[in-house]
Amino acid sequence: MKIVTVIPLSKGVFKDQLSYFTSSEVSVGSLVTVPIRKKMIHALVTNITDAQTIKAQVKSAPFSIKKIEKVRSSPIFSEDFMKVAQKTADYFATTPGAVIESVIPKSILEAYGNNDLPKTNRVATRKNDSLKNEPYIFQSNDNERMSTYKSFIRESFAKQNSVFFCLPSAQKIEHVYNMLEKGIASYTYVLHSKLPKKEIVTTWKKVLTSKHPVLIIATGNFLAIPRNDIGAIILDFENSTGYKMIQRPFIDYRIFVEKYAEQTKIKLVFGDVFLRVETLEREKGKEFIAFAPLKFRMLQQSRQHMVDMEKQETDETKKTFTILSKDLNDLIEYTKENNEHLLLLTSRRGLNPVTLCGDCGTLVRCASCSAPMTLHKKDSKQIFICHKCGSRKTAKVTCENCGSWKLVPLGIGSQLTEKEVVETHPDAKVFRLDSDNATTHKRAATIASDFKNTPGSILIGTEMALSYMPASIDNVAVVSIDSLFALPDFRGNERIFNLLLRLYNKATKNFVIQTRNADAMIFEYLIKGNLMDFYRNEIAERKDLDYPPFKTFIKITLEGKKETVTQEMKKLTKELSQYDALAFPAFIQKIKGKYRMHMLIKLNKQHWVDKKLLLVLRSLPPSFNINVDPENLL
DNA sequence: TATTCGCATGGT
DNA sequence: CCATGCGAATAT
Repeated sequence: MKIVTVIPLSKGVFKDQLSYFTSSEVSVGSLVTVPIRKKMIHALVTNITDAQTIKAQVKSAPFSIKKIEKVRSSPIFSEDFMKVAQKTADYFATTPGAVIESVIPKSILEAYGNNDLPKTNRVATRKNDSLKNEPYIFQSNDNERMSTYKSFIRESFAKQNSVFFCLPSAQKIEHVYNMLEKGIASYTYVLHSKLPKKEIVTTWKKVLTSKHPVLIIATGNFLAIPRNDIGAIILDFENSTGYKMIQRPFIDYRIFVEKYAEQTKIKLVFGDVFLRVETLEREKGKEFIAFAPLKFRMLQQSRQHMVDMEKQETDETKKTFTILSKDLNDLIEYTKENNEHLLLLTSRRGLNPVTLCGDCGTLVRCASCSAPMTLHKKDSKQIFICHKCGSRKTAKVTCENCGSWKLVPLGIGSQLTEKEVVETHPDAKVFRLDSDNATTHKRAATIASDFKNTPGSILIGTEMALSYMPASIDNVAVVSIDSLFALPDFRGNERIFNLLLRLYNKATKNFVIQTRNADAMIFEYLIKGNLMDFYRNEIAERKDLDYPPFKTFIKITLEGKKETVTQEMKKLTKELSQYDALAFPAFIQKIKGKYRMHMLIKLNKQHWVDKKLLLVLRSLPPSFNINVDPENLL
């Protein structure tokens, strides 16, 4: 009889370790099925002890140990892998089970459970001491990076090493596959969660059984693949927000791969046109080596032009609100006449992002979460939609504060832009792509390809549309981006800059930005292709304000009744008094009738992971959300 | 997280 | 007496 410690691989389980007994043959790393309450769940074996040796402990335990239902597979994961899962779990103050679940899809676990997949040799991760952990960064344009990767992959193959190419989204995978597969297609495998389950399992099987080294192009969700000859991980589009989970367990795949590469002593390459300022700063601290000289100057391939909308309005129309400047109208005409393409970006969907009372200035807010409501056009009627919680209300409302009917819609959304373009250019072929009309992946792809296949057409899209766009478009214009400046987000500047950079890189002929913030340095850096000065400026500001990467942020969120939340947060602040912990109400305080508060803990980078703090965080009830390295503090 | 427990309430 | 509901506790 053996006592077996397991990690539950189920979202609904909050304990990180549970004990069971069994008399069947098991080994560490095996997948088993265990009963928990009245359910059967998957679990991973982490420890095995003979029942005799801990008989006393078993007897005195406050619970009775249950029996393992079934041992479902021989070991899947290596010891190194389990260590990485534990280290990542510590970093994100979560459980190793949650980490493992994030790096392997459910369908694969099931398949292992049914013995549909080949057994792996558990000492299989490479233990080649001649390799050393070498984290690299690579900053250059897309074409140059991809061609460099291509030769790097060939070299790896020559050394009998496989390569894991990690990307932030399924759409990116298609694109990268097309650029890399030439000549190595038979050794290249693509894995992402948009593929049918069956295909995922067969591809996984093919990857594991290939005699030749392989190139795996996949999202982070597949990083656990136990191919024993992986010699390098390339993680590209490093500045993408897609690598950080926006839900529990808030894991960042970039951190996982760093720890993975370090533990298994393989090469790691972080690449992008413009890496995160955090990453660039770490290169200065010698945490990374430049894979090739970092490129901080972007070549201008299109004519670029900035329009100061405030000037436009005073010069031309005297206070009438302008959506499309003269330059932009000209560009639309030019696009039509020359049968080119034009992408118009707006930062918001709907007609107008905010509406305020013309008499007293009060915003029209959502009744259930108090976020500003956006005016939309739905079936020729206007309605307010809350972008935070999705609730709707009729547009026929008066001001909540003073009862006035004089409500003034403000700002520019995608629907408004569409309306304006159609009205001023009745003969233009106009498409719109935002999450209102492209509710599914397929629908979005259809709109994008219609745009691509219609010469002289114009596409109005939000940020979401960008990932469906081809690598280059003749003309690109930013209709409105100013609302993004209003968010009090410590990564806000970087986000806007990267968004503009991506747009700019797509434009081959003309690039136009309309803004009411014409003085913002960010535009100058962009137009000049000057990444270095943006970086310097941004990093100086981060240092000044004690922001990442100089500090590690831990954001703890609690929502519920206002009194209890305030009280609990106060208690926690006291408990964490030796740390720099500050509780504050959330930017949008009420969500679905619940009051929300955050606490921010700022730690010197070298102080995380702090064992004592980790213990406190892990002891918090699950109603507390813990987010290490949060994307924002909203 | 999801389920279950335990207590309070209320109707019969 | 049981049925119901809700918040708190807890999983081996």
